[in-house]
Amino acid sequence: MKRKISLKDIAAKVGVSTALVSYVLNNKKSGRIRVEVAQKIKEAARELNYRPNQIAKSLKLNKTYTLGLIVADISNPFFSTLARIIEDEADKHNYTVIFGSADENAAKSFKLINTLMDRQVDGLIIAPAENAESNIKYLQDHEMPFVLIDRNFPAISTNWVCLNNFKASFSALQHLLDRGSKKPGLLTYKTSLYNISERKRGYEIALLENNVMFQPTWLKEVSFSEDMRTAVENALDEMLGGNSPVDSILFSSNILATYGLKYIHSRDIRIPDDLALITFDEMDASDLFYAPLTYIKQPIQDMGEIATQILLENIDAIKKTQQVKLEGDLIIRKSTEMVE
Amino acid sequence: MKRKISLKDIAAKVGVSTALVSYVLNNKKSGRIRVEVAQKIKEAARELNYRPNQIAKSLKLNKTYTLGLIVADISNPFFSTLARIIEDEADKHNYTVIFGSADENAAKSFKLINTLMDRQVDGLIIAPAENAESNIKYLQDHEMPFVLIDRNFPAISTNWVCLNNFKASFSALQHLLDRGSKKPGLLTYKTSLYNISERKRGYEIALLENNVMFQPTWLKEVSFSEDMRTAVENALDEMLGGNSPVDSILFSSNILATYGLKYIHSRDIRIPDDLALITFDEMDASDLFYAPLTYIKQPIQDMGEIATQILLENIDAIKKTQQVKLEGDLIIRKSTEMVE
DNA sequence: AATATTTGTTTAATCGATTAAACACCTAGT
DNA sequence: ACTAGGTGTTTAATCGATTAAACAAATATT
Repeated sequence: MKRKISLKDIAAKVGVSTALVSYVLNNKKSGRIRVEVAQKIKEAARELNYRPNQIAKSLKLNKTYTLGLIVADISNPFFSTLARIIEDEADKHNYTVIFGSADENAAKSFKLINTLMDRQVDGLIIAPAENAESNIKYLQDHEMPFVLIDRNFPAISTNWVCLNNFKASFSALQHLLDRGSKKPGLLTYKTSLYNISERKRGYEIALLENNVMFQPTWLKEVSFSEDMRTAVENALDEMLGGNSPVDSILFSSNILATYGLKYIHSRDIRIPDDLALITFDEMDASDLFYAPLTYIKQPIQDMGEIATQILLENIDAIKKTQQVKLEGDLIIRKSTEMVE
Repeated sequence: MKRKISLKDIAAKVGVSTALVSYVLNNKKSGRIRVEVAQKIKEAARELNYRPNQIAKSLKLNKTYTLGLIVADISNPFFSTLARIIEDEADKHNYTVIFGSADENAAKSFKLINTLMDRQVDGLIIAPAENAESNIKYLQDHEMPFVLIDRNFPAISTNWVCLNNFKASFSALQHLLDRGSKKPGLLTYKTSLYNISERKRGYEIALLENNVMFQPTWLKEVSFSEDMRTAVENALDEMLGGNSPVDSILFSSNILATYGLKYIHSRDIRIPDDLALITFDEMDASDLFYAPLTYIKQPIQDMGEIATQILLENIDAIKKTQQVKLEGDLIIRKSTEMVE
């Protein structure tokens, strides 16, 4: 790589010290610099096509204008959409984004946190993995500004921006029951992640409040580690088989829904006649499925923007922690149009 | 943010110079350092939980172990999948990735290139926008290592890793014709991007070689700037209307396919009976559409890995340019099972 | 015993910026 | 004429690392 133009080069060309060049190009000491010298310096900078070395600047100023983004998997549409929103919001404030995928793994997440902190990111936006409480503690110990997104830990006081998962899930269930489902199922993750457990709680409370006797086979949890596709298929087999098969399913994530829908499709189960469906998150497939899917729309734009804004506020000054719970929106479509 | 532990702190604690600490922690001068001192230094580093400041290291060594990734839109599944693959490959070599979305806009791309270069990235992986030749020139002038991905400029000699777009498109058309399509259409972008024009050429040559008289209404091009959804809908209306409506369509990208499919779905056109379909790129929807879609599978894993490897090779040493054309794979499914 | 070599460590320059403090030189006030 | 203040610029320290070169002390060589 070619050596880049530095302050020194400009200084040499004009015949002044680097200090003066720095002052001029940063508009400091504006009153005190001879106009013609300032002119010359600016001209030289333009001619040489000077671009400040941000690494040097970062070192001196102890500020990198870089945000770290840690999600489960950047190739998951939910997270890549979020990444795009965060990128745009960060760019508005002249920040760039470094990202990493932690694969729902707290150890990998910790490694990423360290990698990003070693690079002196000014702050972090994190969709934390299960059991990542110690990571959070670590960040707090180091007074590193950060915001949790999508998931939070209720026992730890941090900044976070999350969906009202309980309510979203509750509303979805209420809708299913209102539409005549007698045996609604929930396919979700086996995890202690709070957002996911809130989705489960929404399901359970909705059944309770509607006096529906819950059957264990209606609720299936698949874990992150195993072969997800097979796990989903087995779970669905159990939900749909036995002596009390479900007549509707709420999928707890876009990933689960994708695997689930493919399997349901292959098994020739009719939607919504044999089975009503609701998914968390919109997917391209939501529109393309023969029965357009009822889904819980997450306010992902707000989520990304607010998280970034909170983070930037916390970078600029110490703020009291902010916790934002956003409401989802149930978009009702064909997959829950049951005929009794 | 808390002040971080530096070499100085360790040096002070052990009572030696920072130079010695650096030598020990980097295993330099291994023969010459007293074992017990080395021991003490390592211990102190561990106790203090020392983590080297990568910014300082980068400045000194003129190397950041950072790659820049510029794509059209990180929220596009094609690019986010690519991003994930590149992330993993980069991580294997201890690099991290900064990304930016250029929205198919050469000016924005140029701005991003500069932002990333100011941050001293060691190299760039770029899916270039239309008319970005000057950007490429700029990179070459600055001897910045880079690899183009997904798209390239035939007139410029650069590293690139791309699909054999011509062949992929040609094969898709051949398949449609073999299956009895008499009036195959192509929905593509209005752009000079080489990869896209190659897809068009594949279409045209396939028709030619099969002695099919081409009708102008069969080929529609929508531009990036306008409202894509409406543009696609209008294009499809024209392709499917008039006095020579198409009986099959090849979609030139996942984005076009997504809009297109939604519209086709809404218009109740039966696939494959009324219309056969092939898409570039697999989508979740490919499986979930009532007629699973025949699609051109891009070797995206290879694409990401190879691009990253070429880039890393070029960062480590000056290499001669490498140009890799990968073959697509036509995955044949229900959407092209026409009955005559 | 005098010199050469090895061993173990420190000094100091450097990367490319920023910025407080120092320093000449000029002008104005008394 | 002498001092105080203002103007315009440079000097030098600093951020946190790396590393060539210097150096002192111990050991080996003749």
